[in-house]
Amino acid sequence: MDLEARAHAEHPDALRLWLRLLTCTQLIEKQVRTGLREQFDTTLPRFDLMAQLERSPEGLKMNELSRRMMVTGGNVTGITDQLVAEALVERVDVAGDRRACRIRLTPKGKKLFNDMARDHERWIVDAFAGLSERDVAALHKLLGKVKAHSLAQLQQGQQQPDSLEIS
Amino acid sequence: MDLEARAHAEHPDALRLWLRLLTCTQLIEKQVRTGLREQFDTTLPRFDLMAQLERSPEGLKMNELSRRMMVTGGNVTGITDQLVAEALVERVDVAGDRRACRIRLTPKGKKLFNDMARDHERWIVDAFAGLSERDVAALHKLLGKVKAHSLAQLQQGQQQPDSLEIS
DNA sequence: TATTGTTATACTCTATAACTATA
DNA sequence: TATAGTTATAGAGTATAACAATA
Repeated sequence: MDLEARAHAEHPDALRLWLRLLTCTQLIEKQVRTGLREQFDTTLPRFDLMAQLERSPEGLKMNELSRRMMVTGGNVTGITDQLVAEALVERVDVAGDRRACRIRLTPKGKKLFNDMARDHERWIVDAFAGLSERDVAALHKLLGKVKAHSLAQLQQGQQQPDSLEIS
Repeated sequence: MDLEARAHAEHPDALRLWLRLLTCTQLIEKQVRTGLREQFDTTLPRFDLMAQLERSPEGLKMNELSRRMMVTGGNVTGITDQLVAEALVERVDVAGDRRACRIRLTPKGKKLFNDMARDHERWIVDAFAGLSERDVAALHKLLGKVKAHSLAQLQQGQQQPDSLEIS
């Protein structure tokens, strides 16, 4: 029995799939992190926060950012502080609730994000250049099933983070 | 134009695919990390290192581990030190090269890894329970293309990390 | 000189929990 | 009491670079 067959016998297909999924994500993520660091001296969580805001021009509250980024509130405060210090985002009062604030991109932040998004998009398009359009669609659909199932499991449990997705 | 359509128009399919891929991986990874912490008081990199060794009973050299885990050497030393302190792995001299050493699981480490692998496998099978066998195979195949393309790009560049995969 | 592995350092991200201000 | 956000802390993970020993 060769190695491939042994691996197949000893490990369910789901495990092989998971390892491959993890490898793919790590390979692409590493490229993105490197690009963000080298080209823009920034990090993935910072980029992620700005990307969330770019999709909500009216801004997002801290707890909403925390949910979408799937991290706890204290971390969002920290990353927001960095971006505020660089005048890329700003805290805005929320009418009717003096505890809360909305975070939104400044014009400077919007401009920088557009620059970053352009390069980011290129890195990602390159990363999937090995797939046909049909492959991309099929992969997107299959991962949609995985995501839906994972989110359903989570909601049975405790939390209910949203997704990073555009739509 | 609704949100979905606008997102589609403004962002290439590759970007939407990437965000979904990242979300899926993070959702599953979070479950695995939580399980490893709660059930075994350990971390994903520690589990990953032991998983690499489990597939190579004769042990692996540090630079080989570093390559497979896709992290730099200093980190492997640190994780190895932890596992050595708990007698889960051991450093073995390499005949013919007194600079190098092989790392391998101890019997205690093998036993613990088997316990962890059993639970880990269950978490992963659960995570993909929303997919049919056919879906799993299709997803595995599509991700194979992504991985091959990513690795090819990397080899054009500088490094050449291996994969986390079983076969 | 190059390679193997270690050490030292600094930084980012993270979760947790205590805290404040307001609801 | 509950909620929104902040602060403080501790820990894991990472890359980088300088270093020792050996090839």
